[in-house]
Amino acid sequence: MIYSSELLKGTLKTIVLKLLADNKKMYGYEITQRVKDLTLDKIQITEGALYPTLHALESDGLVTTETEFIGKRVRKYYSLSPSGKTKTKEKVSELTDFMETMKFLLDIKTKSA
Amino acid sequence: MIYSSELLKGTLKTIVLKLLADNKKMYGYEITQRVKDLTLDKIQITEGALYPTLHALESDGLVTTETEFIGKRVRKYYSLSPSGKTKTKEKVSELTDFMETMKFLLDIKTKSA
DNA sequence: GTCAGATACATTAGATTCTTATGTATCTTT
DNA sequence: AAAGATACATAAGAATCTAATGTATCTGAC
Repeated sequence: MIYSSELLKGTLKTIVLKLLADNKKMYGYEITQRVKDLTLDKIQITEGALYPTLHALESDGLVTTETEFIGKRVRKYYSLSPSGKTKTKEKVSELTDFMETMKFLLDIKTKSA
Repeated sequence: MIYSSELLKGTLKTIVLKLLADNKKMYGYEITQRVKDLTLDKIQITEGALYPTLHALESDGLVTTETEFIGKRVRKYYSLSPSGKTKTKEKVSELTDFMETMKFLLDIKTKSA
């Protein structure tokens, strides 16, 4: 099953930040593949969604970049800045909390008055 | 804590469908208050988001409506249609599955190669 | 050696889905 | 009588994604 696309909305930034927190530095394409692998193809981050998100994180000062050449091809690595690390903790705990709330909502069976 | 608004995106339709599945029939304002109560004010559904969603569910044939008068004020009740009940199960299980996947992603600590 | 598919960056038009603001009207409580 | 709650609705704008497109390089199979 591939999730209907609207579910990803609002979680992409958090996913990217969390991956960077766990892996020190990653490049864009690597992020798409890592998420694809970790989720058994259930979540596919498209490049059209990812690159603008990475650029936004950069312009917000949450990540820093360094460019590396692999042969003639460029590879752009992203790392968390100090404020990015703080932000990551906030976003991850907010999303975790949100999911607990949602799980509660979706488990209710009775008509509470 | 009130969740940052983007988290709700993609989940509103599922929340509404699930509430209707549990409560047979509900009206719009009631839905906003129920969600507010059940989530201890963490999730606030705005009317600008809710009413268009309800109208979309109706035009997709997932819900039916009946109008009732409370004094001179109109109240519009929504109920799941048969296809709405099927859709609700799909959406709830999809969202549950998605949250499991997200929880897994957010729990990873190691650099898996 | 060439061709397909993978790697790797990026942008853009359009769709979707929300927020914020606004509008109308009635009911309730102080 | 006024404020706040109840109850519907729409619309402009923001945010965030998809799908399409573009460029270029590398790798493996044939």
